[in-house]
Amino acid sequence: MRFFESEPNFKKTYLSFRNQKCENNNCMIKIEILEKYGAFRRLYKKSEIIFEKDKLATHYYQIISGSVKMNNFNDEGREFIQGFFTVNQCFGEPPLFLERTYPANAEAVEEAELICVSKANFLQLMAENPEVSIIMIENLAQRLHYKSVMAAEISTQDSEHRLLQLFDYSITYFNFKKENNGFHIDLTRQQMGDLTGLRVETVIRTIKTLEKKGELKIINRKVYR
Amino acid sequence: MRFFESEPNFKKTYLSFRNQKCENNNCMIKIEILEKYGAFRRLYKKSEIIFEKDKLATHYYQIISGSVKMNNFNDEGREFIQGFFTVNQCFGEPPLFLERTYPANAEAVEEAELICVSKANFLQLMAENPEVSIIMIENLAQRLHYKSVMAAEISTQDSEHRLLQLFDYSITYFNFKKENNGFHIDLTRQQMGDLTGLRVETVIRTIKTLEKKGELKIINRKVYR
DNA sequence: TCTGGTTTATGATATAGGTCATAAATAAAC
DNA sequence: GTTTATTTATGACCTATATCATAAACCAGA
Repeated sequence: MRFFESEPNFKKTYLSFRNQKCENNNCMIKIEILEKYGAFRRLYKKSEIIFEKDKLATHYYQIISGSVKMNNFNDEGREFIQGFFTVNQCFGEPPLFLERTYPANAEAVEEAELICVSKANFLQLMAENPEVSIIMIENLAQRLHYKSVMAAEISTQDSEHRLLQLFDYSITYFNFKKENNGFHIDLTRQQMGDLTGLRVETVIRTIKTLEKKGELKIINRKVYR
Repeated sequence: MRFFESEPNFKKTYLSFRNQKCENNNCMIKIEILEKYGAFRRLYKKSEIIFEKDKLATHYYQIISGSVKMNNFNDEGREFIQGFFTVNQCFGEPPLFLERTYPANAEAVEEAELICVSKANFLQLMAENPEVSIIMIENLAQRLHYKSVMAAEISTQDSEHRLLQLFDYSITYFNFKKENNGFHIDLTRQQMGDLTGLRVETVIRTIKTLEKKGELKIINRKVYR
């Protein structure tokens, strides 16, 4: 699994990521606050399931270390990745607020430590800490924005657009590093496909076309934009 | 334009809709509060643009009467409908919280009266009225949930699934009325296509197949599920 | 009741992306 | 260093949906 963990100076990269995110007011909830409301930590192994689609939401989850993806599988077993989440981000809250079931599964991409708060405690936390609401609103707004942008692209049926949109959004959202050749899109071809609803082969062929058109660079199999 | 306005006892339907929504804690902001923060009303004609994609967000918008859709157009002029919004709902807030531009346009589906609050005033309102935050969170969570469900479907490339998912989600989200033959999906074939990223012809053919399979009924051109 | 516009409908054909098979290059595990 | 698994890659072929053309049914307004 690539994504973040293979990054050599991951910690350093991450810190600048957090700072940028904080400037954008997109932080998670402070650990100290969570601990006041009975938070507990749990370690998930790589590929371990955190929660499953169609189950009721029981906890609030925030990432201490590692990374997580939310995904769906259709009848033929084909995966669709709703999104990746990494250190300090939270995921899976909407059903907590809606008394609804999860629209997707959550799975550890690599070993991940999560801090969890029970639903009841979490709702109490929200009620008693108005400043947390603002953080939550910005967080949800951010994710809704991503979904809106991608929904319009995915619907178009045009593989080039889908991928370029994913890349451009990923650059800011996942904070990929700027290198000499441009931003390094640190996703496997398979992940690109699962995020856009395209097959691996189509991704491979499309990014080659995009390279010919000068929209991106492929150096040593790595994609730069 | 069909959607809501053609409904004979629209007002009555709407009221039950509101009540249900309120039980689900999915209300908008009270008019009285908005008026404390310099809200003004404005009438939009049918098809009039409320805001445009890629523009900065300047106001909070909430619907007094009528209905609104958010949409995108791709390079070939093909429309994708992000969603419909109707009385008492708000739309277009995410960019207000993110200092970001709109991911889509907003357009009046039918004549609509909106109540608007400037961005600065709105942020002040949010800061001074913590109870409004909860409403906003539930509202955003709801929309994020819809997008997650539809994203997974749209990505599958399977027209039958896409449409059934839209119908089932619409039944609860738009609160379509239950009649003798089932829930009446009060959308035109074109709207179904624009919401799922399919072409009209494909929608027409697919729902006929679904009828044969017993997944829905088509009576007098109307779709029931 | 006529008229123009929208919505629904159907057939013929094209094509983008999927599917399947196969393999080289690379990375991970032992 | 060797083995195994993953990732990238390419070709041949297929299929679902788009596209284009055409028209009937319906509705709204004059």
